[in-house]
This record gives sequence, C-alpha cells and structure tokens, in this order.
Amino acid sequence: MAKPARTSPSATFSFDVSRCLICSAKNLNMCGALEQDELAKLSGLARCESFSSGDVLFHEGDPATTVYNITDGAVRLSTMLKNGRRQVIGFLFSGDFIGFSDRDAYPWTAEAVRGAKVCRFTRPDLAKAAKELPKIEHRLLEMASADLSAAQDHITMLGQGSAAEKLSAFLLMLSRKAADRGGTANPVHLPMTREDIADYLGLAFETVSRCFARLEGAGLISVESLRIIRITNFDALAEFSDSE
Amino acid sequence: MAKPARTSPSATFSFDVSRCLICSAKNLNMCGALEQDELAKLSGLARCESFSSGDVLFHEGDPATTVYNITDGAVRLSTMLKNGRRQVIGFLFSGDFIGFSDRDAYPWTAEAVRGAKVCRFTRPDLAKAAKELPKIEHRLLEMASADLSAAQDHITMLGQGSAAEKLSAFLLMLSRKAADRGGTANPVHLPMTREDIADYLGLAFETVSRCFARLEGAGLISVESLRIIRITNFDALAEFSDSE
DNA sequence: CGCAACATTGAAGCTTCTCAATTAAGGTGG
DNA sequence: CCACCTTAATTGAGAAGCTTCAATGTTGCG
Repeated sequence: MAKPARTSPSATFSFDVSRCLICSAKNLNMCGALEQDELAKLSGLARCESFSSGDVLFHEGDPATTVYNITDGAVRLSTMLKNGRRQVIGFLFSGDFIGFSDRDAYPWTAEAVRGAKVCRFTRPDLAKAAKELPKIEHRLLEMASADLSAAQDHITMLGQGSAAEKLSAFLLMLSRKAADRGGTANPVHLPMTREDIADYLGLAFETVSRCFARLEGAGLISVESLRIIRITNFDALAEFSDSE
Repeated sequence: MAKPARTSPSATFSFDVSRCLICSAKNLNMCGALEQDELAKLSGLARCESFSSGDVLFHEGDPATTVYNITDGAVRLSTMLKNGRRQVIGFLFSGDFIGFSDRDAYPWTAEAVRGAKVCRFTRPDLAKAAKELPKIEHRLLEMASADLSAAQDHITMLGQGSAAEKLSAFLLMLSRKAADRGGTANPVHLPMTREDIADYLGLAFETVSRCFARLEGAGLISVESLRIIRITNFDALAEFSDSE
C-alpha cells in the first residue's frame, strides 16, 4: 500500500484507479462535476499548485506518482523523438485530467502553456478515494473513453487533407472545446505558439503561419491578434476542414 | 437489463463492461488469457463466426450491440471522410478485441482483411459475465489503456518523418505485434493491401509502393513476395524509422 | 485461360519544407 | 516608462518530397 502500485493482477481493488489514463475529456472536471459530498472528500486529498509558462509538470519517463486536474490555463503533452523532432500529443485545458497509462512511468512530458493551475493527487490517495466513491472510477473510465475518441480524431486530423484543412479542423476543435467547458466558442483563444500547433499537426511552423494567412485571405477567419482568431464563416470553415 | 444499457449514470453495475473500448491490446485475448473456469463461463456466451475477405463486421454508425474477439485473421478499422478519403484507424489481429467507445454507435467500420474468425458477445451478456468475474473488467481496462498507447504511437507515426520512415515504423510495429501474439517476428506478413497501408499512414498508395522499393534498395528489407517482407537489417531499420 | 483487382513504375505538377531575412511582440532592467 | 533584448511570427525564394495522372506489369480467382 505504501509502495507504489505495480501492474500486477494482485491489486487489492477490483479496479485500481491509480492506473487511470491520460484524460482530456470535456465536462468531466473531477473537482467540478462530482456531487458536493464527493467533492469534499476529494478536496481534502488535493494539493493545488501553479505553474508558469514553460514549466514542466513532469518529464517523459518520470515515475508516474501523481495525477493532475487542470483548474486553469493549458498544458501541453509531447514526446521528443531521437531525430530531435517533437510530437505534441495534445493540449489540455481547465477541467481536463492528466493521469497516465498502465505504465509506471509517464509516456510523455507535460508542460504549462502560458501558465496553468492544477490540483494534484497522489496515486494511493486517489485509489483510496475511489474505493469509497465508486463514481470516481466510473468517471475515470468515461474520461479514458473520451481520450481514445480524441486520439482517433487526432489521427484523422493528421492523416487526411492539406495543411490548411488540418489547421481548420484544429481551430474548430479548440472552439468546440472552449464552448464545452463553458467558454466562448467564437473568438478562439490560442494559448500555444505556432510551433506548438505545427508539432501537433505534423507541419512546419512556417506552414502554420502561411495557412492562417490563407484562411484569412479566403474570408474564413480573422486573425485579430497573435493569439485570438475570430471565425468569420463557421459553416465554410467546417465545410473546408471536411474531416469526419 | 433486457434493454441495451444507455450511458446514464444509473447503471446497475458500478462499472458497466458493455461500455468497453476498442481494444487492440496484445496478449489480452479474452478467450485465451483468462483462467480455465472463467474461460468456461465466457465460452458459453460466445458465438463464433467466420468472415471472408472484405466482409463487413459492422458499419460506422451501426448500433453497437456486439463485442468481437478476433481468433484468427485480421480486421481493419476505418472511417470515411466527406471528401471521399479514408482513414484506417488500425489493424487488429488474433487475440485483439473490438468493442466500442461509450457511444451507442460504432465510431468506425470494421472489415475482414483477407478472412477472419471471431467470437462475438452481446453487450448484455458480457456485462453479466463481468459482474460475476471482476477480472474481466480489469482486463478490459488494461485493453483500453493499451489502445490509448497504440493510438498515441499511431499519432507519432503520422506526424513525424518522411514516408519511408513511417513505413519503416509500420513494418517494425507489425513485426512486434506478430511476435507478441506468438508468431514469427521476421518475415513480416502483410495481410492488407498497399492502399490499406497508405490509408493508415496518410500517404498515397503509390508512395507506399515506392518506399518498399527504396527500403529494399537500401538493403534494409527484402520484398520476398507481395505480402511477405523480410527485414534484412533490423537495427538499421529501427535506426532509420527513428521514432520514439 | 482470362478477367479484375492489386501493384509497380514513370513523369509532371504542386504542396510543403528548409533556409534566410525581416517584422512584431513580450519581458527586463535602467 | 521607455529602450533594449530575446523570443515569436511573418514572409520570400528555392529545393525536396509527395501526389496525381497514366501506363504497364503482376497476382489471384472464377
């Protein structure tokens, strides 16, 4: 119990929540969506923490001892490849959950994008809470399921279409995610850099920049500032992105 | 209980296995990896079925009533996009599990690649079995976790490197998966067409063809027949694929 | 044996990447 | 508060790689 749980099948709980998955699910804020009494129990276990731009929550390969729930800001998950290139696996926002796969080490690096606040739980604490509150494990499973859907959407975004189509799909996704967590859907806020977007979409950052210009020229978006994009023609943008 | 379970939180089980995820996990064959007594209970629920090349197990959007475990052959998961292009999400092999996300409809189409045998369960049957056998839900969660890892590997494969690097990574993945399920790692068997591979890697099928030729010319592989590729220099191929 | 689907190969064109220079934004210290 | 410096973003030109279109070759099945 004191020792970090291993992946052996002799775990004491039928479902060890500490083995939860990376979660970027919408509307599943552990600190927000649970009932009052559940929230009370959880908040006793959580420790809040702030990160500023570029700060590392954990590195790829670090022992996966902690589970994070983002309460403000954005976090970038990425892996570095031997050839020096970087693949951004996802962007997580307020309400999203960062856990880990069934491995003992984090499979990617998590860094704050322009500042982030999180509340963190230790694996044993969360496992104990889940034992008392079955709803938690249920929610974690829902999140895992949502993550898988998100990953498959990402695959489709990467595999299909031109650079501009990928970027369109990306903007629409950010817009939808912002709306899902109660924010505003239309002027899309981009906390990440062009290079972050490029590494997410498998493009060069110059290409991302050029595509913003082209989409603006086509009257689909308006680049109001570096980090604020207004979608001026939602339907046309969706039609253009054309994926799914 | 007779009605198909919905995604409401008022489910009768703390964890409804019928809401399991698409599973391409290795070494987690439900019909093979469980204990004898568990296997006995499960086999009573399973109904075996054979599909021949190109047969559709289910279509994208069909109600997700059935869960499949592949016992022989290979299955291709894919989605069609509005622009007519196709994204192959994954290839599943003997021992792999095809379920569904927490949606009521399958999010992709599953088709047999050159023949496949499966054993199928209904969602209610599987939920009932899981109630009696907690190990099953545990295994399903492991599979979901493995699926997420696989999806993230796919993302990296799609986002990074040249066409030849992607193809190298793909060959190494097939080799590893074959070894994982007890097969032979080196002459890699490709049940799928060049076009299937292309749609998996986000390339044109002509590019796949050309890359096979180039990898062969570079002495990394030997194309022994259309569907049998011998890796002649494992280390060099791994070094070249360079991902992760 | 012959047809149909699959695969290879070639050439042209286009998108994206790379390299490079310039401009804009953000943060720090005077 | 402004000047400066650093980082981020834009834009241009050339090169590389991939895709498309087209023709040919191969495999496998009825």
